[in-house]
Amino acid sequence: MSDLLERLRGRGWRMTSQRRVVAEVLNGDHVHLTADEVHARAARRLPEISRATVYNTLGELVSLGEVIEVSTDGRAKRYDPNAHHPHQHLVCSNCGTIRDVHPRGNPLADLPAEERFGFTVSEAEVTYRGLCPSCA
Amino acid sequence: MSDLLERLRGRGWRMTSQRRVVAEVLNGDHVHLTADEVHARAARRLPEISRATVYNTLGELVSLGEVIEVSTDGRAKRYDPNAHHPHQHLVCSNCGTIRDVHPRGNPLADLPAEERFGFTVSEAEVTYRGLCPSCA
DNA sequence: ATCCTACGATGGACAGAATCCAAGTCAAGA
DNA sequence: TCTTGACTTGGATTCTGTCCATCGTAGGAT
Ligand SMILES: [Mn+2]
Ligand SMILES: [Mn+2]
Ligand SMILES: [Zn+2]
Ligand SMILES: [Zn+2]
Repeated sequence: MSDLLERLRGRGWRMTSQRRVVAEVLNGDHVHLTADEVHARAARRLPEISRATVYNTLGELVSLGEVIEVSTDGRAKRYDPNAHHPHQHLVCSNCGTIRDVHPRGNPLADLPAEERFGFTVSEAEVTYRGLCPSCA
Repeated sequence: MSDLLERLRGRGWRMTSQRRVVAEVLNGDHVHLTADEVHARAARRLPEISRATVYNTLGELVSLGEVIEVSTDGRAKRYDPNAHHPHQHLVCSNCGTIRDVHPRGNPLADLPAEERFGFTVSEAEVTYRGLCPSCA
């Protein structure tokens, strides 16, 4: 995720150890951490980092379009660094595991004009639910 | 929604004025109220009803499959009495208005087997977002 | 290398949503 | 009418997230 750090620098971000650590924590595939999980992992490398800073940094990353906010349950939002490849989510109803999935076709196309009620529809977010192999 | 009251009686529910009022508030089309909104409306008819009872009753209705929990934003969950006709939701990104919509086809069918990672997928929840006519 | 300062970090207070709990109440069967 | 366990209540508690005054520092200016 050093591309991310480069891009952020290019956007005029002041590079601090806190921001660097948050960006490092959000690295990998199928990463969907809550703010508190990000904070816990960041604190392993930088013990004094505050929750407020983690929330601030995550909020900025979302504004910049580098991270996506995902709320699959009614609980804490999750932060998803896979922001540049559109995808949907498959969630285990039992243990909460989340996987990125790529349904076929464009979900938007399935909503007929007469079901749009005059809205300008721009996005469709799909959450598939079921039991993961370990929970089945 | 007196069918609902009948069904609940049939399920062995003790019928209290609080439960009756909550069920009455959840009556109509495109109803997607938060627990606090339900409480406020219930309290107009039954001033001393408590928030705890509203939460309890809504939780029971959800367990019984009579009401669906919807969380379209990261805020309060909304409670949807339209539980017996499968549908999806169209949400205004600006004002939050919610409409029931019926996309064509079965959303589940768009997820190929090789994108299911061994999950037993049972449900697909779609949230369409855009601007409503008043906000556009 | 040092100085400046605006931007960022901090922790604690605060707010919103939801759950928990001990004590009191009452629906409905006996 | 009596009895009892299910239901209700208000307040405390938890969880998630935001706000704010103050302090610290990244990085440009000198
Ligand atoms: Mn994802
Ligand atoms: Mn609905
Ligand atoms: Zn699972
Ligand atoms: Zn609107």
